[in-house]
Amino acid sequence: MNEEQLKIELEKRFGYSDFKPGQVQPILSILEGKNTLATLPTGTGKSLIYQLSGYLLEGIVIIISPLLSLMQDQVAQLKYMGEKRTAALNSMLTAEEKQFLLARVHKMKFLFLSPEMLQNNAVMARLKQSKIALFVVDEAHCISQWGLDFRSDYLSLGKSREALGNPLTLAVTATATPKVRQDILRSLNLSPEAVAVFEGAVNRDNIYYKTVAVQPEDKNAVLLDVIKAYPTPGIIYFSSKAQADAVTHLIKQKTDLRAESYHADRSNEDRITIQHQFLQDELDIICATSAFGMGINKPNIRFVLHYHMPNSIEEYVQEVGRAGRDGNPCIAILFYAATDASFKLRMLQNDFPSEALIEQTVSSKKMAVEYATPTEETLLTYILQNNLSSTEAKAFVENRLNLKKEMLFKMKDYAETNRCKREIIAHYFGKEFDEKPEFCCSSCGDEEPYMERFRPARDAFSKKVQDGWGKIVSDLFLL
DNA sequence: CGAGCATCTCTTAGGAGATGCTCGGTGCCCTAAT
Repeated sequence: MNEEQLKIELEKRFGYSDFKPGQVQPILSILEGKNTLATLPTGTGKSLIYQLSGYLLEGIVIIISPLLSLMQDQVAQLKYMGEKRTAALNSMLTAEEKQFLLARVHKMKFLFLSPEMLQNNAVMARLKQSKIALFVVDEAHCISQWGLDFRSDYLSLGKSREALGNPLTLAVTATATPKVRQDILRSLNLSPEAVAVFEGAVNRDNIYYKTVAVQPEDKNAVLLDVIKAYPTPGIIYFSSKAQADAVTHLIKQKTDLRAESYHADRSNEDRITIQHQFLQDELDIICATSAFGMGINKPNIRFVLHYHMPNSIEEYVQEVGRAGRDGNPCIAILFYAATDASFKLRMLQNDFPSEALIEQTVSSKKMAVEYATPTEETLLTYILQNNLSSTEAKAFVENRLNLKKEMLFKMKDYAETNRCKREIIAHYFGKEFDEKPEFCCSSCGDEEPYMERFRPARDAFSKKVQDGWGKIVSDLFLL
């Protein structure tokens, strides 16, 4: 199959006349039977890659997805397009529903599962009987980001894949450093030579990167100035749920902006409502923890502000990348206080098991559960499962901690540097950096001229809020 | 790699100084017994 024929299929199945950049090559690669890793910016239609390929291959497409809400969205989207042979197999189903679904797996075309579900014997037994066209790992960076200290079942994907007879595999994610790509391939038991890798661009020309040094006690005041000056909608990221709530309250008190907080303590209903309102432009600002954002595709986000710095540059880039999907100017603002970095470093070290605990665990061959942090628990479980010796275990933990520290230090460097922010990001992702946009970052030049470009967007948005003209007005002004 | 607050200690009644505690975020999965 060549590109022209693919276009015909695209038109036929989805009604699109052409592909978005970066979609064709991974599809062709899959259809040639090659395991494929594709890193594409979000919003470029990653799901179309497995959907179209899936239709052109015989058998069922299994999609490993990190979040229940993402599965729901994807199933809804497929059903909306008229595809009935799709379902999500997860804990939202009753036991009976699960059995019913499992019994007719062979009639499915697209089946969504969490990595945890693959640990279920009944599920695996059923999948083994099915002809698997394609094994897809969506948001594959979760393997690297969560596998070792949060959701360890992400590390077992390779074993599950093997148990399923090493089906043709596609891993997709928005951002992956060389290290993350390596983690993904290793976890999936894919040797680098046997995988076709496609990388999209990391650089986002329409984002202006800005860092502001702010003492913790001044953050709120500076924040209020910032959100009054910049056009909305925007996201403010926090590393504390309580602070996200507190600042939401402050914004409501001190401004006319419509704000809500979003984090794991909010009920499912609230989270759905808030996300929906934000997508519909019924909220100006979301104050969120890292719980917010995966799978969100809102084109007109004008700023992403970090009240605390994240743990790594990849997290930062992922969160900041949610701004300006429409291609219009937007800004990423990072509040930085040296104490934020030291605090995060200390927490990181606290999370990891001590040498004594490692030795105790290895020699007793069982977990000392009472005092374990989630990270300790995950790491120690891994050590026990893989039967590491005390020396190996200590080296393993130290290595992992050092990696995390290093990521944090690089984030700190990014925050503190006077060098070009864009360049640092590019290099971090292993990219050459060639062309600087006119308005680059706070190290390269003043934002004031860039702000001029914001003004139409801001005026359009406030107009829209005032007289409820909706999209027409804002679209006109954004052109 | 700090900072703010609460409690403790000493020694004798109001307070100084020391010590301890606390400060973080991501999500799957239905295991049990009335």
